[in-house]
Amino acid sequence: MLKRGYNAFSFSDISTRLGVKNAAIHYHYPTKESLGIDILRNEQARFESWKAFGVENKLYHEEQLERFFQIYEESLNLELSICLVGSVASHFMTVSANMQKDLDILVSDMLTWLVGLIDDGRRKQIFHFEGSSDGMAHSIVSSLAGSLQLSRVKGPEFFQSVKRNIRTQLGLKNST
Amino acid sequence: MLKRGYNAFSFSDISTRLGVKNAAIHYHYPTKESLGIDILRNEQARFESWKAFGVENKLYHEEQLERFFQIYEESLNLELSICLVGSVASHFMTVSANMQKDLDILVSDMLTWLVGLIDDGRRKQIFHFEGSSDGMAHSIVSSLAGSLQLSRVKGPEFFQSVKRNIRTQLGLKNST
DNA sequence: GTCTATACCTTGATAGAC
DNA sequence: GTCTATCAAGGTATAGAC
Repeated sequence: MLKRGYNAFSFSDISTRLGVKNAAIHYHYPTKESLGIDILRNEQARFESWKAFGVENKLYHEEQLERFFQIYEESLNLELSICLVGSVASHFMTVSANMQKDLDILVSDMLTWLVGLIDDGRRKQIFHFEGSSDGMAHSIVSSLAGSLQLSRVKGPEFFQSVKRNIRTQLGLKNST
Repeated sequence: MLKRGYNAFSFSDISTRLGVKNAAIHYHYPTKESLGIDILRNEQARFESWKAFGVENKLYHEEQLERFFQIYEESLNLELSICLVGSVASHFMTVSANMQKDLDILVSDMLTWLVGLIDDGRRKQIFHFEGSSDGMAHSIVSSLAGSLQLSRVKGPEFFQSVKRNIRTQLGLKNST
């Protein structure tokens, strides 16, 4: 799904890699949509525990930001090119209403979290920047998702270059 | 192609809208790949004349930047959700080597242009920011492409929010 | 839970009439 | 240049045996 996109990936992609037959997948997921929705909800659940980890360990703002970078960097290292959100969002209008709804929930959740981190960090004088916290958070998410895709074309160094720029624009050092 | 992605769009999508039959398309484009490549080269040519216009009219740096925003804003208004580059880049590894090459040319061309604008604008004290011009330019392109996709999920105001943030981070007023 | 077998559809592509 | 007709391949999905 990450590699080919929701529309273009097939049951065979899964069944052949698992060494089973096509029908075996249908036992677990009656329709393709049900599979797509489950993947989205799974990602949503992963993000919830990801957030919980940060709270439990009382991580600093900068650590949280670096962890957020890592979410995207994992995709980059897996050579999957893009995050799940970007994969579905890029062809949003072609997926079912149910998938749109679940993607909306996931995206909103991530945005809310990041806006909170950025805004709180600024009030605590950890981040320094002009403009609105909303705009900055939206820009960060967009540039991470976008650079992941462009890194497929221009190489992984492209992503690193964007990451450094984000740190700089937040008034952080780049030694991290 | 913009709406469904290269892998998922079909000859029927085109022929039905044109009111012709499938075979008619094959007369002009023997293979799907030849069609994809032509679309990429067409976009490349459009960008060349787009650049030429700016040179001929000796546009200011800020005007050039706003025109660059407009490239993406057009896609947003057409409700196509994403730019051509992002559409193909998001599933880069599934397209043919020839398409990868042409996309690389297009992306590199756009990046070179924007890096030049940003760097020159900073030396002339029109843009003000910390960090490298490369990183800033890469971030701008990434955030525009990414926000276009996320705007499908969160609405067009999301893109505007990112646009304002870019202006702010370049030390520009947002009255433009 | 997985298999075989199958139904039905869409896809990219080709041949030949007009 | 477009049409009809047709093709092989691959897609989602289902039924029933094991």
